[in-house]
Amino acid sequence: MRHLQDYLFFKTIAGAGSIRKAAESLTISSTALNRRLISIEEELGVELFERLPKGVRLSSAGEVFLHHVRQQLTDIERVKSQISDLYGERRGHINIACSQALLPLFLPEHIAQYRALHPGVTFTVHKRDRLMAEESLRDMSSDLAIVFEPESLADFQILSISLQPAYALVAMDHPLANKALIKFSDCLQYPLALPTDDYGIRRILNKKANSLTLKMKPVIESDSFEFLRHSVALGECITFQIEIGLPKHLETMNLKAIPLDENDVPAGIMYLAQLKGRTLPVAAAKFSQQLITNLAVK
Amino acid sequence: MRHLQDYLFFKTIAGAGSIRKAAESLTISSTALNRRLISIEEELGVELFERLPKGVRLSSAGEVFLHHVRQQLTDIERVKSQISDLYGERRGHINIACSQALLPLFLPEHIAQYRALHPGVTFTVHKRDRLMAEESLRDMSSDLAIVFEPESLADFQILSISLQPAYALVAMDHPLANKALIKFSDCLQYPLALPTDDYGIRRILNKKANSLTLKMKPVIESDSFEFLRHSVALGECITFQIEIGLPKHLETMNLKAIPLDENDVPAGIMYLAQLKGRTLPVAAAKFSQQLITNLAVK
DNA sequence: TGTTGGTGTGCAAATTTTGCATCACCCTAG
DNA sequence: CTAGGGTGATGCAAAATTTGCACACCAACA
Repeated sequence: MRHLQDYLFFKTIAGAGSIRKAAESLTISSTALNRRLISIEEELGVELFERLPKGVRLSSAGEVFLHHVRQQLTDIERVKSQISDLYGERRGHINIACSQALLPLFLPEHIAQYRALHPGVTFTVHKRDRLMAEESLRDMSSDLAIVFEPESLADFQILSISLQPAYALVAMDHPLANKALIKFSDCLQYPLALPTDDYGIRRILNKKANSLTLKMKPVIESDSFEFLRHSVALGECITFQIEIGLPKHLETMNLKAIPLDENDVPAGIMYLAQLKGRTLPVAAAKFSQQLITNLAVK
Repeated sequence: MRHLQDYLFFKTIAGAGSIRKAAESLTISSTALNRRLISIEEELGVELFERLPKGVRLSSAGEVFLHHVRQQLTDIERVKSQISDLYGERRGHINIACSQALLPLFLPEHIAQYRALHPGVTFTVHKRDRLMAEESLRDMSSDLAIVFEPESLADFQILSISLQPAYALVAMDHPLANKALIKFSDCLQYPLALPTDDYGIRRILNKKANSLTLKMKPVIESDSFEFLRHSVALGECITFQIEIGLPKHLETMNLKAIPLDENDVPAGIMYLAQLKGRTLPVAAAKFSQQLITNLAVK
């Protein structure tokens, strides 16, 4: 089907910002690519790109068309997966954008569970922060997003939500290690190892600190929870994580997780969402079903 | 639509039920068409049609694909209209499915009003009964449906509703002609000229008659309101119509319209609707806006 | 002012699409 | 049982389209 190739070509040009570069990555000559672009433009009766000395840039018409193209390219995949679903085999590919907290335990487990039933389905998982997750749904590079405390819900169609209480993470021999429940203020006398502002858990802590008219001065700050955990395990620092993001076998890592009093620091909300108005491929729809039921029983 | 030719070809084959017939109406040789079909099937890895001795029939995979194709073919039109809208010109084509009652006055007026503002927009209006209107939204042959008392609302996304009281239509010299308001029972002593069961107004009257455990025996029955009106004008028959369907200049046709008491025969509901979940072309969206505001002030 | 990195175009070669003739098949009518 | 009129599939040569090279052209920049 010729037009799908045209769509792919167009999308590549838009991404590369130059016909020649796009041609190279498509292993086609730039002149052939150029002419196909022109023929698309002729058909639409509009210039899709502004021709600049340094390349091409999408015109406003091009942006409208790009949106259509992205939708088509994902739609045809959905149709294929619907068709193969008719014949019993569940095939397909699922793209997921998610917060860091899902990576260590939650997603690997659920993907393994799903793949046990449907080995024909493959996955791509992207870590996307609270802002980019929505964007990746919008440009169709992801089918599902699982985000803790997202920046906005504008283009989300929410499939499920889950409350996520915050935990403090300390070394096993830390003075707080034996408590069953702690308050945020208990932690302030110890050095803090905090995730950066990109993370939802940090936002929640910031909010709490603000309400106490107090500014947190972390001794360590990082966008890697792995790094934070190791730092905590070796010293008297405290870090924080949401429930779903706690790794297994904390003891062997010399760590202890202590829940924060929910009356003190309220639980955050984790959303499972898709793009508003879109029909998901069969595989993605079924997988989201599995997630929803598993999140519900919790 | 040079680039979506494959889709058009496929759709035509599906409609014709035979490759050769489709080829003829596409003015292409059957063998070329056959091969293009095969190449689509190869690309999808599925047989889209069952080959029968007397032609071809859609397989279940083919039906899924057909739905996709129809959506594509209308989607690309929407994209084109969005693009030309960017450049100020409002172009495009609007397909409307509507009940008979809209044809004499309502739609012509509103289309004229819209075209005065946007001469680049063209219209196709199909009379569709209460069942077919929904179907024509579903298969994308219509963008908007305006239906009085539809059979079902399953795939409708309702944009606006309007209450439509029933009127009795009689000759100017009819005994009832001078009344300002009448009851259904007043009409029963006169011969009735009724529309067929396909029409919503007939359903409403049937319901009323049922509640009186009475069976109407029309002396004239027709699916043409024009015919019914002329029959009424010439004799002592009575027919019925909803408010919006009353033609102008009743007097010159020797007719008088008398409202039925709404406590006796309740008003029916007219719906303006689009297909659930679909994004309308710009022109259709704007036109529906106009209808909505005009229906609201009424 | 020359160089660099980009798009657009003429033309011949390569590739793809097309249509004719023909096959194999199935159903129905005689 | 055969003949005839449908159907889709296929081999092959002609037609049409797409491709890539060479080169023109243009704007920015050193």
